[in-house]
Amino acid sequence: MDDDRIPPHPDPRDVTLQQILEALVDPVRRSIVTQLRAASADIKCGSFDLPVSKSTATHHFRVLREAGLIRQYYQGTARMNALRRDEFDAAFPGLLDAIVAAERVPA
Amino acid sequence: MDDDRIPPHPDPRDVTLQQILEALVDPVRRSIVTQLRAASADIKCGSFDLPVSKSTATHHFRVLREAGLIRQYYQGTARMNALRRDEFDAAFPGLLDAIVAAERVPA
DNA sequence: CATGAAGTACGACGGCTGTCAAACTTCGAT
DNA sequence: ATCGAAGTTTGACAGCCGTCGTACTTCATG
Repeated sequence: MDDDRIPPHPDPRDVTLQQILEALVDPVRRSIVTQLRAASADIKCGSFDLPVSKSTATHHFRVLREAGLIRQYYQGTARMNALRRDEFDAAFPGLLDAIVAAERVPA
Repeated sequence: MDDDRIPPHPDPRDVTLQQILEALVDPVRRSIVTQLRAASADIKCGSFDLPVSKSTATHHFRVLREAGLIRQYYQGTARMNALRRDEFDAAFPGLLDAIVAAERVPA
């Protein structure tokens, strides 16, 4: 079941607010979260619409994983990404909703 | 009424989420907001409990002011700070509450 | 097995930002 | 009028972080 190609995922309850804000302050990472929230299924790394190189994207996925925001797993050669919605909401009620809701285009 | 010693305050509705997250990602600035929320009255710059020099504190107050989070005004020589709670909540519902609530000491 | 696809790891580099000290300004009180 | 208290401004510096290219790894498939 465990795929040793993927480093361990932290429990969102062990993540600090500092770590979460540092993760979400980057627009590229917020875009990843937003795309995941809008999608009906998990998304593989290569299928995101991102304005950065592959290696930079890898970096962003790691930051989000270590902040307890996404879960990663392999499916063939594709690395899939899932938003850890419920677990995260339980640890930080309302935070994700408030941020995503605020991601509006300013008038 | 206007005190030209204080630069203009933006309308929170004109502030971007990016700007707000950049403001709140700094622990010193979050501490300022937390102290303001816990207080029953406005607080002058010099009365905050902050681990930085006076000039650095000035910098942090400006960032918070420009992010629409605090209002500053003079009272004698003291520069007072007020949390713009209602205005900010109207522009970004739930955001401040969720962040302050998450500022718990991890078990 | 050889080849290609999908990502990761590793430096390296540039810019931003938090920090401070020092000099300055403004106001109130003596 | 002077002096001190309260902050600001400016300039400098250090460290961090996002970025990229290149090399590497792992797997699936012909």
